[in-house]
Amino acid sequence: MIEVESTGLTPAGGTRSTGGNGRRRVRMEAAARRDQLLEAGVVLFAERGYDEVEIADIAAAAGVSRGLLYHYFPDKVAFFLAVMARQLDALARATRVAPAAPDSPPGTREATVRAGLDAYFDFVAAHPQWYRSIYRSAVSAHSAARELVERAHARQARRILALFGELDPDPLQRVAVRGWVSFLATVGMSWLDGSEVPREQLRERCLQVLFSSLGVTPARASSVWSGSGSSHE
Amino acid sequence: MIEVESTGLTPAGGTRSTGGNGRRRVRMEAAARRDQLLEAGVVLFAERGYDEVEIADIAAAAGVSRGLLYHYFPDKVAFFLAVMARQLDALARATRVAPAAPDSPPGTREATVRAGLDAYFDFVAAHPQWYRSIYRSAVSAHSAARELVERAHARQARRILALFGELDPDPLQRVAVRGWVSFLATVGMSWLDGSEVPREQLRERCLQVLFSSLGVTPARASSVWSGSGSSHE
DNA sequence: GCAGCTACTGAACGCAGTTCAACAACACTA
DNA sequence: TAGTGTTGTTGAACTGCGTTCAGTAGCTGC
Repeated sequence: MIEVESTGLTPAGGTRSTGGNGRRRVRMEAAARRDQLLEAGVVLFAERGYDEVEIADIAAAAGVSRGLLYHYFPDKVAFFLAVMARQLDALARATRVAPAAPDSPPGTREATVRAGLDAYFDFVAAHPQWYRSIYRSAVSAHSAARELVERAHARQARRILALFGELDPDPLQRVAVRGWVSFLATVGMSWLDGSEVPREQLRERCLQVLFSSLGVTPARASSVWSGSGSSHE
Repeated sequence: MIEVESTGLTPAGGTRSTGGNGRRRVRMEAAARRDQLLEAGVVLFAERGYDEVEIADIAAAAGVSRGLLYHYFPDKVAFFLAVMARQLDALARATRVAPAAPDSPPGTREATVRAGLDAYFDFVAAHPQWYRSIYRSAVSAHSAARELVERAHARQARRILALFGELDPDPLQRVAVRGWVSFLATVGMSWLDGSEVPREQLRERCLQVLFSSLGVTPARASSVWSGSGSSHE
């Protein structure tokens, strides 16, 4: 994964003006430059929000002219969406866990979700900047951006329902689990914002809440699960 | 081509251009005009998002010139925040229920929350446009707007914690209940988006999830639980 | 050293937010 | 009915930022 490091990718402290005024022109490989721009976007959008970040800021942060951004992205919205998509994708990839076999005992499924939650909080702790960028500024004024997050959350909800063998869940479960994904996102944000809740406690609470959303009691979960998923098993 | 004749609070369908070119100038009382502008903002921001709504659109919808907006609001962001604040306030006011006495039995508190949830879904069903405006476009690019929603949600979480006598809740509860508020918001949106989940079922599920967030088991939190039809078949 | 490719620049353009001096609707007085 | 003050209202001008594009320059291959 790409990090914000200093191997020539970060060009001094671009303060203002049009990138490199007078400085020698630096030519980078296209993919690397693209990554650098996206990385600058992550940082800036994490702290300031779409409208408050100017093209000039991004260009300055990368030490290039404003015009160059349009060599890599059609416009500002597209750039913003690329930043978000990249992060949502990274988050989704990081939290993906192998689903349990369809005939595995219920306990296995619980363990799987627990592992997924661990991976989730790992990601949050490891990339607070990225995570903030998704849920602070990323939820943006543009409908396309909202839909990006919405789709990612819907996918996450589907993954979880599938984990429990609910290929065709009832509407109530669908709505509740989708709500739980928002719950988790907000919990992650609060956790980052200085709450010193022990990580395992938080994970277990999230797990409990998920079970509630599914409409099952964790303690006796094993018996209830097989009851609702009759169509598939 | 503009034919906004109606002079009332609802100015026909203003199509485009700068409000009233050539038409007779309509002078309204300040408070009424302000309300009209805010109302136009509610509708427009509900469907299109901050950046996609232009000052000209708002002005056209109200049948006035662009300049007039600046007579009532310092700038576009301030106008947007006023629209949001108005709706968040309406939502908060609509869902406010009298808190139970501190020494009341647990069942009373549960009933209070149930009443609050009822009021909440009442609001969602009665003002879908407003509700969408808050959670679709309202979560906006501007940090001020985000903070507005964040503050409203934090207040809602505090209200709920206070309802359960948790004046000084542990950090885990605080984080989880704050997460639950996001859960509720998302559930409300999903519910609006064509899900035909029976309203009582949804309410009971939300209640269960809230208890999970608080870390209490509904079954032993009170005996009132089995009153409604959550336990079907 | 030359040529070709393309990453890169920066001046100029246009649109949308914003400003402001002038205008006009209404109320009040005579 | 005319005169006057208040202020809601206008629209043309201004400004800043996203966007364009013709030109520039760093790199590679010969």
